[in-house]
Amino acid sequence: MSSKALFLKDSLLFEQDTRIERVFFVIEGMVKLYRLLPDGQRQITGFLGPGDVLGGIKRQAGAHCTAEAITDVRVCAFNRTDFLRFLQDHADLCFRLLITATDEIEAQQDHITLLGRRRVGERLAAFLLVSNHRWPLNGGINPAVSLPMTRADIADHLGQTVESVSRAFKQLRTLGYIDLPKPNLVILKNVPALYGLAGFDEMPSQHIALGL
Amino acid sequence: MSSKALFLKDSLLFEQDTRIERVFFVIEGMVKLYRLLPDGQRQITGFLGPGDVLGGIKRQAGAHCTAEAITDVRVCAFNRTDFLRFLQDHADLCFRLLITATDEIEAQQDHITLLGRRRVGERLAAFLLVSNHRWPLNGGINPAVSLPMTRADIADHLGQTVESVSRAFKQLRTLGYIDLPKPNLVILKNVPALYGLAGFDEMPSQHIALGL
DNA sequence: CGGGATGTTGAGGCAAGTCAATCTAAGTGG
DNA sequence: CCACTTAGATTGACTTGCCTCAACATCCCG
Repeated sequence: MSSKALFLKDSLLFEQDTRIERVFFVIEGMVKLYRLLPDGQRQITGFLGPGDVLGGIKRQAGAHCTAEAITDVRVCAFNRTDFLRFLQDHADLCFRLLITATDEIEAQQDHITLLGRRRVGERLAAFLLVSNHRWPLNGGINPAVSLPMTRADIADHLGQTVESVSRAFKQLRTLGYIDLPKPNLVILKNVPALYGLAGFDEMPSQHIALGL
Repeated sequence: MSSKALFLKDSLLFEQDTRIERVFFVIEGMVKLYRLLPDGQRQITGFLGPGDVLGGIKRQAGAHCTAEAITDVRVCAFNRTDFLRFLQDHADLCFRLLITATDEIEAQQDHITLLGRRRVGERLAAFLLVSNHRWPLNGGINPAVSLPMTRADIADHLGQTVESVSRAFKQLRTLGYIDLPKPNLVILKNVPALYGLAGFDEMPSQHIALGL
């Protein structure tokens, strides 16, 4: 029924405009989901990590976006058709997935708000806080964030250019809110200040992300 | 079990940071969903019309955003707790709602892409096409769009200012792509050109919107 | 015929984009 | 172990699309 699989860094779990025949549960590693536009631009709709679900849980089998491994990724895979058939007979699982989906909708509303109404520094602050919340390092003490994705990935997620993202990092460092010992490791030195900058009154509740 | 209700224009179906105790099915009229930020800014996450579902289908009863009637709105309302309990025992309905939710997630990914990677003119073109697709006038012949929402609403949906939206309308009219006999009635004179501008290769498939 | 809400238009400024150069770190092969 | 390559990240100079602010037009509803 289910099978384990390993996707190497930079390989595709599924690709935009092709059929998805499987449903994936991420066990380890990180995946980015993106849409490519006709003019070559890219929008990353989300990053998924351990515990998150992605793949063909939808009416049409056609993939709306591409899922690419940012690191080596271990997943548990199910056949799409089998999975959907199983779902229709098991109200409890179906209900839990529905809750997951509604959580995802709320998370996306947050991101829509971010893209529609925030400027570059605020977007990055929010991104760092959400990352720290979803994938905490050091068990939350001395909060730090590992960023396996590139600056280009972050830019395409936040709707900016690489240069703007880089300048935003510098600004946060200058303000003393963060430290950047390496480009892909961020130490959060002043979480309350980041909260204020991001415009968060509270952190969105923990949830399982759903990528389609 | 269920009851009909009428919400007058400008009244709230539910309000951000309060408990939602009902699930609504829109029968007639249009609703806007928005989030208010601490600094007073507003992001409209979506517009809902006949056939769409909104309300407390989620883990927490707390509303993430506000739902406000743009026109007089007739709805069918269910008690949230009853509805959720009913769902857990009926896999078929639960499954259909899950499909609705995944459709909504894809629609939101489109909007995220719009906000992240499109400029004013392209955003408006896309908005008009989607509106025409979801709420066609004249049965699709001689395509026209009714816009019961204000320019400020459109601006807050597309992540721009009122002025920019107004200028974008003017530009589309100057190009001969649309006509504006009244501010809230748009005649689509050149749909293919609008498609090109919006960066659509194809229109997203028809779906029931889900507002939370 | 006012008066308030909504929409349009214009002038000027600025945040972020563009283009281009430089720096850094991680491989890779001799 | 070191030169060379390359992808990624940073920084700087310049440009621009959109925002801001302000004035004006239009529509509605009493």
